[in-house]
Amino acid sequence: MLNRWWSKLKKDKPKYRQIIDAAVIVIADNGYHQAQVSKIAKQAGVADGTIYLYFKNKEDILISVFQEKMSVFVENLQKILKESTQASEMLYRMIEGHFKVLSEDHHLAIVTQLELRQSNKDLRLKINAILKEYLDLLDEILKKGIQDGEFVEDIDIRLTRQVIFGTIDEVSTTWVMKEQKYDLVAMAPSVHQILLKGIQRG
Amino acid sequence: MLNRWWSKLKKDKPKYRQIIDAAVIVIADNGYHQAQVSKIAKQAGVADGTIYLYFKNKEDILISVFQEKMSVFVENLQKILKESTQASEMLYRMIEGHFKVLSEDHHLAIVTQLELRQSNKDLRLKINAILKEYLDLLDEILKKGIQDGEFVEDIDIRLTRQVIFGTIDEVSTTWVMKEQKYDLVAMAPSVHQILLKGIQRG
Amino acid sequence: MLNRWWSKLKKDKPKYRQIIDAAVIVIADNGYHQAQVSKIAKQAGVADGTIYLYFKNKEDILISVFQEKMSVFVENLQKILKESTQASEMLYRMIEGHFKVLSEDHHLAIVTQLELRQSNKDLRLKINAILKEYLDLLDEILKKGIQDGEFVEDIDIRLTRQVIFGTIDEVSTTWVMKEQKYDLVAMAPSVHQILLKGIQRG
Amino acid sequence: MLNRWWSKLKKDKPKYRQIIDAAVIVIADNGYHQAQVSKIAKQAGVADGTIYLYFKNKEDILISVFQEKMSVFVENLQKILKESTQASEMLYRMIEGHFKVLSEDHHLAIVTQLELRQSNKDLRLKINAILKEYLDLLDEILKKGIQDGEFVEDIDIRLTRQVIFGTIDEVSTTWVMKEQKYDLVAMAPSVHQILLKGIQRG
DNA sequence: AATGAATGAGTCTTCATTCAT
DNA sequence: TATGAATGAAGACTCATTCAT
Repeated sequence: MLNRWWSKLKKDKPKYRQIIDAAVIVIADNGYHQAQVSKIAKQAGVADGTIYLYFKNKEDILISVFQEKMSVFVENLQKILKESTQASEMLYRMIEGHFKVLSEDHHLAIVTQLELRQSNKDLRLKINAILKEYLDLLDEILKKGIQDGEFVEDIDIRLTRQVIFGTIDEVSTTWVMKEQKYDLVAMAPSVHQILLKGIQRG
Repeated sequence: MLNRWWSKLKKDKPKYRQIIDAAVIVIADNGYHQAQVSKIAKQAGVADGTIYLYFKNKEDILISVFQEKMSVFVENLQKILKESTQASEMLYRMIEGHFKVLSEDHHLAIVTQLELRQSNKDLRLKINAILKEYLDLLDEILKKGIQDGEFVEDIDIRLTRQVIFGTIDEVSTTWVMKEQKYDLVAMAPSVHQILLKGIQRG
Repeated sequence: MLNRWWSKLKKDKPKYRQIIDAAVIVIADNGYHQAQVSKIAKQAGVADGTIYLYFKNKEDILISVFQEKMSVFVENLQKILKESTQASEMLYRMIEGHFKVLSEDHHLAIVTQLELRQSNKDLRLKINAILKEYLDLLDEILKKGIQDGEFVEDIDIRLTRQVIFGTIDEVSTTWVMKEQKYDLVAMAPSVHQILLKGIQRG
Repeated sequence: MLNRWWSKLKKDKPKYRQIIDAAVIVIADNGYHQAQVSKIAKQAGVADGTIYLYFKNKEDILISVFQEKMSVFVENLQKILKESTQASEMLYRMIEGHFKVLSEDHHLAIVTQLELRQSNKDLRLKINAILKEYLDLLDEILKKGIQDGEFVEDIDIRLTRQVIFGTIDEVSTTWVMKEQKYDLVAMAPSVHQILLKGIQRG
């Protein structure tokens, strides 16, 4: 029986999410290096020791934060792939969706664009592994575009993926560093236009 | 008298550069968080205390590292602007030049693309300020392209700059994380082509 | 009514012994400092909290372990005193019996000779109090030996007891530290001979 | 040049001994498990961090304490072996010397007989390695006694060593646990007599 | 200018014990 | 009785910076 209305998985217990959410807020407010476990515990309303009933160590909290939040981007993109028919439209909705998620959660934006990058190489490698799922979906869009004749045939998928992701990431980071003072989502059409022109046929 | 054959500027004393170079090596070899002041001093062949005769504190070393090394990119780009006549050519040579500098100094590549990003927000803000000079030159290329009719008129310069820099940065970082196993400079034409198509006229 | 076929004494309930036995195994396998209450509970097949229904605290478990296991040595020695007629024979059988008990229960040997000694001064004082019963029986052997003219009159009983117990203990500990690789019981005759010569008449 | 009037060895710097001596006092007064590094530093009159300029970690302090103090016993015994001609006399002076050292330094007595035994198995193994030097000298006494015809030929040296050391150790520990209320050195003749009778000829 | 010994603030993690169910 | 999730106190160690020489 795989689907039960109750669960013993740590991830499904309320305190798991409570701690994840607290971590996002504490990191966003205090910065990565000032996000002590005790601060996260306090924000989550639990004792320090309770953290360790749900996470192996501090790094595990941070990876889980990224994992949980990244899944929002991934699920978003999966939905887009199902609902759209054209690769160019998928690309547009991916950019727009990405910007929307960040715009709607300022704490999350700070954490993913600025703070989590201060982690050490080990953690960043793990984060990259999580990111891969998202990039794989982007690859699918590109493949479909080529197959359907929307995009030029001779583009290097790996490189194009880097151009698109690099652009989205840089635009997002700049927006966060400018303290989110302008409308990020409003930039989606322009970003899409530049990127699309770079790869589309004719 | 701006040019004197001797100087009392700290920057011109041999130990200043000795320490900067030591810092790059130590950070590349050990990672940002394992680059202790004492390690840098040892690598530079000076006493720990001597560091503080040339730098205010550890952050000051790191900013100076970025400043000194970034100037290579800036000078490179300034030369390109002088030697080229067409914006699209300038863009190509900027990309190629950027990749070349990183390819020729593996230590520098690791430090700028991976390790220095682990610094805290304050340091990153200062790094961004230094970066501005480079981005300003990129803006000049874009303005010239529009003026000369090479690039479409309605592009948002700030946004386009982010697309271009984001792409260069992402491609560079991916190359470093793949342990520099392939030829980065060889990717310049493809990167240029995609970016150019996104902004050029007709 | 001292003997009832049922009992409300904690010591007589099955879980009491279950926990004691679990503690010996956990301490022997993991070492004193790695013998957490939760590990003992798991080994005993009860919940952590249940431990505290049978023992006041962790120290109480450890004292009880020693008490329960020490009683084997004491009962053994009491039997010997009843069955033997000569003090020198009693001494021999005491040494042999002591070695036998340790040889037959490797877990117990590790716990009493190595692990329990890592306890703090308070616990060791309590352990010494328990040990007293055993040492009192040894005193009786010595007194009888003097009375019967087997042992020299002018020996200091307290000191002699320390010599005998110190020897048995050191030989046992060395054997455990050498990972019980040789036959401890086989050493009884030699140990007895040396000790006996030190105190016997003529 | 092996002998210089000055030295760069850590062991010869005044703070090394300062910390060792502080550790003995703190452990004796507070017990092994309450001997925090910060307490030792305070007692030694140095900063916490200074400890780590002279010792690798806390365990290293404790091993060094034992090493430095054990050397008193060893040097003592080496002197005895040189000055004495008869094995039985050597044995007497060894026992007496051992008791004297403990009697003259109450802190040391508590630390070696009680507190240091609470260390974990790893540390105890290292302590045993240090102890070996002392036991090797004891072996030499026994060998000489057999060779000279003072001791019976058929004794097992390893076992006899355990009897002698076990006795000295137990007598010392009992004295410490009785809070050193009686004269330990005064017990040397009786201890010597019992042990000697156990191994001497005729 | 140069040295390098000394400083001391700051934090993650474990685990015995409790108590609501 | 029995459970086990939650608690929270406590401590070794690092490293940027100073300052007497």
